[in-house]
Amino acid sequence: MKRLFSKISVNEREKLLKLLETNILSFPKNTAVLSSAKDNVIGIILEGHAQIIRTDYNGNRTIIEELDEESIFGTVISSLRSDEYEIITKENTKILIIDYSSVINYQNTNYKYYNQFIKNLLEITTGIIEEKNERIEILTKKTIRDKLLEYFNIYSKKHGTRIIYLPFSYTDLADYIAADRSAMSRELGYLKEEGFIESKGRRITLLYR
Amino acid sequence: MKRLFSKISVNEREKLLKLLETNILSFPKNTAVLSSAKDNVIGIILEGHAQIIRTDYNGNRTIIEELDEESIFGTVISSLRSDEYEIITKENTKILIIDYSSVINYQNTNYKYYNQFIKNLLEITTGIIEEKNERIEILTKKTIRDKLLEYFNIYSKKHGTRIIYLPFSYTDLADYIAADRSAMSRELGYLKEEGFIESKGRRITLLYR
DNA sequence: AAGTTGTTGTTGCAATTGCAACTTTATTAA
DNA sequence: TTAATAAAGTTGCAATTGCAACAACAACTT
Repeated sequence: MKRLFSKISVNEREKLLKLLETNILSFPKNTAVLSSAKDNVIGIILEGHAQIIRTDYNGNRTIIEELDEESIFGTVISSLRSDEYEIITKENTKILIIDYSSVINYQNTNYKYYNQFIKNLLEITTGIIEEKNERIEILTKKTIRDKLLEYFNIYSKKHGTRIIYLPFSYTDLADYIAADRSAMSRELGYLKEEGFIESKGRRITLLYR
Repeated sequence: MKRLFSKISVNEREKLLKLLETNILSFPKNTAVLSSAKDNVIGIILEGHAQIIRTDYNGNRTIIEELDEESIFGTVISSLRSDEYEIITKENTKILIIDYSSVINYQNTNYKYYNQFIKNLLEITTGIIEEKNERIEILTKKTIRDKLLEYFNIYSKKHGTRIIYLPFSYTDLADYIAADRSAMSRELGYLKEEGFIESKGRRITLLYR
């Protein structure tokens, strides 16, 4: 992930943050963050560790994302719909909040670091679009099998290998492709039976084509 | 949709395009554009009209997007996977192609219009992320009914009304939510039967809650 | 006006999937 | 090491969905 402050010195960064509407907030362990910040913001973890958690109407909680130091999150990026998503600190955590509209409305383009910052943001957003496109490509497949194969193909193309190391649990994979976990598990079984894949733990080997 | 050249004069725009790797290409009616441009590009329709067309493995062709004057498209934005997607002109069409890496790698941040251009791009990309998030929200629902209701809710919230005018055909809506058209049609029937919605042509009225 | 093409509605049927419930295996914490 | 918790595998069953095929209707073309 491209960094928000790439090519910006610590010194310039200080100045930059003074130009924008920002807040540095500290939260103790296991606290909900941003619960009331409904407006467009960019958040960056400065110190500590947090998680984006989704609670569905059944009360099931899933970890959507791990936020470590320098991780970026916020409404600009993921439309954290206030009612279902929460950001919970897992330790004492210091967070920098930047108001997005103050970023976009700031008009003086003379500061090099401000321009660089916008550029960094642009790189981050195009990267995110790419990720979202991939997920949409998968989600629009009509069967679990096709979703899985699309996931494998994207991974394989990206990493240039036919051995896949799942970056998360099967439970999370099921969430990612929007399928029932047990149904996905069954489908993975069929794929193995039919010789399309082999797997051991989170390592999956593609055998087809 | 925010414009790529907002707050940039025609004059500055000329200068800007000289800084970047750009091409202005003219295509006759019914021609495939960009078929070989696999690299990251931003395309803008200067004059004319084109469509993004997807052809699936069964040979079914769907219109993914209409591109009118000032429409923006390109790999940066939609990962047009080379084999399935084509851009076809519907009349004589003039297109501006900008190499994305030349945009991002250009280092001199003294030109106001260059900085403004980056800012415009940023606004466009954050808007696109929002759209993609909406679609993902819909696609991750497990039943057609839930997908439809999510679509309605997003539309309703965005437009502040409980009357929906579908911006495209039911066939396209089925594509958008990744459901079989006939199954969607059936589900819409049930929703009417059960009094959740009313509809006439492409006008749908929400009656619930 | 007749033909062509595209959209929408409908339905039977088979395949896929979600759900629930339970077991087994990993992983983490005490 | 054991207990506790989370992840993964399994299976029967019912509900949902995709598919195919066709009819009705609308829009466009010549």
